[in-house]
Amino acid sequence: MSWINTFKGLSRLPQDIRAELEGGSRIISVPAGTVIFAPGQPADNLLLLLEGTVRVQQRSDTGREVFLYRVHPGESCVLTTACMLAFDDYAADGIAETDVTAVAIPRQVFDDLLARSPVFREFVLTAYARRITDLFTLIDDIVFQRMDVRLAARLLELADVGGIVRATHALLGSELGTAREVISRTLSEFQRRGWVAQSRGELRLTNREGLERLALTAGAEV
Amino acid sequence: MSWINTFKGLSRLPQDIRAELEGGSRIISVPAGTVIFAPGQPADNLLLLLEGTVRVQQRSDTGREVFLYRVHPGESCVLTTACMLAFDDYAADGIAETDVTAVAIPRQVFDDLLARSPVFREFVLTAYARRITDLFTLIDDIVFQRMDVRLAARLLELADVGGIVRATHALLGSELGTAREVISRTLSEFQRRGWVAQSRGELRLTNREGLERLALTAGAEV
DNA sequence: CAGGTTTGGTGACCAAGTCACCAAAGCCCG
DNA sequence: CGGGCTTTGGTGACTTGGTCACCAAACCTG
Repeated sequence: MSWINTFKGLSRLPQDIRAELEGGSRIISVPAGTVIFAPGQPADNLLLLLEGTVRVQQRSDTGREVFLYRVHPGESCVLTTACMLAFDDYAADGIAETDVTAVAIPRQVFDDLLARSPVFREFVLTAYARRITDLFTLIDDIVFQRMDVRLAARLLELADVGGIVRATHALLGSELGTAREVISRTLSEFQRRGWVAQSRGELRLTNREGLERLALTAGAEV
Repeated sequence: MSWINTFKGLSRLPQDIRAELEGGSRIISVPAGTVIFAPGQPADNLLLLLEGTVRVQQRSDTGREVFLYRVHPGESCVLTTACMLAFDDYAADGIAETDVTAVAIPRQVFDDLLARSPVFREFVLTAYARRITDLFTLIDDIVFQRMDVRLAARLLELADVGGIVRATHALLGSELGTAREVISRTLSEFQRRGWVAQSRGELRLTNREGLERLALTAGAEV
C-alpha cells in the first residue's frame, strides 16, 4: 500500500500523477532534534509527514521563540516549504520533536504536479488554507484568551492516553508564548484545585473535566 | 497601458497568458465601507488591488476583532481568496477602507492560469509567502513588543505627508489588538513628550524623530 | 559524594487589559 | 437656536500577565 493513501486530499489523484509523485519523491528519516528547515537554508523539497511530529516556531530578533504550530502525520509543511520555494526572506524554523519519517518532493516535481493536476493544486491550496486558519486562531487566542484557559486546553492536547504530559514549565511557556513563571503559577493553581499532579519534567492530569470546563470558557459566556 | 504592469511579479508573463488574464478578468469598483469578503460568503474571485486599501481582520468568537493586515495597491488578496477557493471554514473578513478599484479574476481563470503559467504560479506563491511572513512578524510583535513601541511604529505608517493621522483611539486600539484606554494613555504620554498633538478624530505628529527612536527600540538593545 | 546543571518556586515590581464611570465635542432635528 | 443623542476621549481602581532577581531542590556526571 502506497503512502499516498495517508493523505486524504491525494487519494483522488489519477494513476499517471500518482506514478509521477511516487517515482519523483523519496522517503526520508531523521532523528529527533534535527533542524528540518531554518532561515537561510534553501528548502529544496516539500515535505509530507508520515510519522513523528515537527514543531514550527518563529525565532524573534530578540532571541526568543514563539511556537507557531505543530505538523502531525498526514499533514504537510506546505506553508513553510512553499514559502521558501518562492521567497527566501523567511524567519520560521522547523525542528523534529520525535524521530520523523517524511516524503520529500523535490521543487521541480512539485511545480510540475501543480501544473498538471487539479487535484494536487487543491491539495496544496487546502493545506495552506488550513494552516492559515490555524494561524488566525492562534492570533485570536493570544490577543483575547486568558492564560489559564489556554494552558488547560494545551495540556489536554499534549496528554497521552494515561493523562501524562512530558514537558518542563519552560517548554510549556514557549508553546504558549509566555514566561515560565506564569506557567509555574498557573500550574500551582491547577494543582491546588486537584486537576493535575506535578513532578519534575512531567505532570499527570487527575481531573480532565475540570480542565475541560475551564478550556471551554472560550467565548461561551454569552 | 495594461493594469498588469502594476504587478511586478506579472510583468514577465508571456503574451498569450497576458491576453487570457486580461480577457478573463474584469475591473470592479466599490465604495469605502464595502465588505469585500466575509465568512460565509463564497469567494468566486481572486482580487488584485489597483487603488485604495482593504483592511483584513479576524472576527473573534467573543465578538471582538483583531486587525491582521492591510492590502495596498499592487498587492493581492491571494491569501484570503485562495483560502476560500479551497476551503470554506474561514473566519477573516475584508473591508474597503477607501473607495477601491480592483481586478477580479474568476476562480476558473485563476485555476487555469495556475496550470498553464509558471510565472503566474510563482506570483501566487510569492504573494502567499509575503503575507505569511507578515503574519509571523505580527505574532512576534504581539507577543514580545511593548505597546508604546508598536503604537509609535503604527502612527508613522498611518501618517500622511503632512504628518496627520486620521483615526480614533478606538480604531487604533483595534489595529493593535488592544483596548482604547491603553491607546488613550499612551497617546497622552506621547503628547506630554511633545511628539504628537491631539484633536478629536485626528492627530498630528509634531516630532517624528522621537517616535522613530522609540519605534526602533525593537530588538536593538543588543 | 562533590560540583555543576536543570528545573521549579517566590516576591517585588511594572505593563497592560478590564470595568465603570464621566465629560466634552459633534450631530440631528424640531 | 437649543436640547437631546451619539461619538470620542479621559480617569481611577483593580486584575492579569510579564520581568527580574533570587533561591532551593532534583538530577546528572565524573
